[in-house]
Amino acid sequence: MEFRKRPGGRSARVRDAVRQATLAELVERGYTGLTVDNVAERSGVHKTTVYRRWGSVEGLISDALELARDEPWPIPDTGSVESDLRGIVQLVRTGFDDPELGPVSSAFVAAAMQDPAAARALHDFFAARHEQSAEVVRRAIERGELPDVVDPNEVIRVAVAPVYYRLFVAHEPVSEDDADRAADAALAAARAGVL
Amino acid sequence: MEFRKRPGGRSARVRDAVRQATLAELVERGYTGLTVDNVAERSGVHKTTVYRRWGSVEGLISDALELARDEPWPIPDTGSVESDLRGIVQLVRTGFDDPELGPVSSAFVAAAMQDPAAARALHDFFAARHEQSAEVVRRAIERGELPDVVDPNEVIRVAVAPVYYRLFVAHEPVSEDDADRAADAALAAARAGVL
DNA sequence: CTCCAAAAACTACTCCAGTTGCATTTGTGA
DNA sequence: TCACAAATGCAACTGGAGTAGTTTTTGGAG
Repeated sequence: MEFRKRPGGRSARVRDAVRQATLAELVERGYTGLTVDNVAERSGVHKTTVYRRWGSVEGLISDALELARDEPWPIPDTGSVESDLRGIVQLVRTGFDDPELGPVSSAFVAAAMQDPAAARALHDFFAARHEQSAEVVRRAIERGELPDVVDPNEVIRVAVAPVYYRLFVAHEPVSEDDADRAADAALAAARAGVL
Repeated sequence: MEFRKRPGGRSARVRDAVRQATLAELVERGYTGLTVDNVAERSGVHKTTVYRRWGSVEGLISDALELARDEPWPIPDTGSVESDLRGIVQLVRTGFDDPELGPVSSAFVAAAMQDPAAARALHDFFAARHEQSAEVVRRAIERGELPDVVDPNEVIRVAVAPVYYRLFVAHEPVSEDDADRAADAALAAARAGVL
C-alpha cells in the first residue's frame, strides 16, 4: 500500500508541465498577462484540466509559491551582522531586478493581494524566509554584537520592509544605497534595543 | 474665454456620480469585486461613457487616487518627534482597519500593482504624503531632537514601511505595538544618523 | 495480461467584460 | 434664442474566461 503516486505518472507529468509553463509565461508576460488558456496551450495540457486542478490563475501562482517556499536561499555569513544584513537586503533588491526572478516574485505579491489562498501561501513563504534570515541576527546575538532582547525576525522585517515599500507601495526606484541604508537602519534600531 | 467647463454641467455631474459610485462599490465589494458595469449601473451613467472617460477599473481607481492626493491629512504636532512619528504610523494602521477607508486604500495599492497609470498616481500620492509627514521630522531637527543630516522623507518611509510590508507583502496582522515599534525603530536609526 | 477507477481530453456551451456605430441630448457661444 | 460641437445614451456585437457533460486514456493492482 502506498499513499503517493509514482513520480513518473501522468498526473505528475501534467503537474510539472503546468508548473513550468506557468513560470515561463510569468517571465514572458508578467502577472497581468498570465491566463489559464496560455498556460494550458504552452504546457500541452487541456485547459479544463488546469481549471479542475488549479482553479484559476491565482491557484497556479499559489502552487508555484509553495514550491518556492521550500527552496532554501543563500543566507550570507560574513562574520559581521552589518554585512550579513546588507547582503540579505541586497539579495531581495537584486531578486526583483532579475529579468527571470523579478516578474515571478512580483506576481506572487500581486496575486496574494487578490486571492486569500495566495495570501496564505505568501504568508507561509515569508514566515519561512524570515526564519531562515533571522539566523544572521541570532549569530550576532551569540557573538555579543547585539543585545539578546532583540527579536531576530523583527530585525529582518524592518530591514527588508523599505525595499518592498518602495517597490510595491510607493513605486519608487530602489538603489543599492537605499537597500544598504535600510539594513543599517534596522541594525541601528536593534543596537538601540527597540526591536 | 475659459479653459474649464461649468462645475454644474452634465459632464461634471457624470464625473461626480461615477466617482461616488466607485468609492461606494469599493467599500461594499472591494477591489476584486469592482466592475465597470456595477459602477455604471449604480451611478446611473451608461457603461459606454464610463469606458470612454475612464477606460477601465484601474482608470476609475487612478481618478479616485488623484482626488485623494490633494486632500491634506492631520499631521500630529505633539511637541516630541517620538509621539508625532508614532501618531503618523498609527494613522496609517488604523486607516487600513477602517471599514470605509480600508477597502479603498487597499484597492489603490492593488490597482497600482497591475496598471502603470495607477502606479504613477500612487507614486504621486505617496510623494505628497511623505512631503507632508516629513514636517514632524523637520520640526524635530529645528528643536535639536535630531541631527540635521537626516533625510526627513527617508525617516517617514522607514517608519511606515513595516506596516505596509506586514499588510500587503507578508500578510501578517499589524498590532498597535507593531506600529509603535516601527516608528521607534525609524527614530532610533535617525538618532544614530544612518537615515 | 486484464480490468477498473481516476485523471485527462474533448466538445459545446454560458456569461460577462469591453467595443463599435449610430442616435440623442446638452450646454455654450454667437 | 438658436445652432452646433461635444458628450452621453443606446443597442448590437465580439471575444475570451470559465463551466458541464461526456468520452478517452492511463497506470497500477490483482
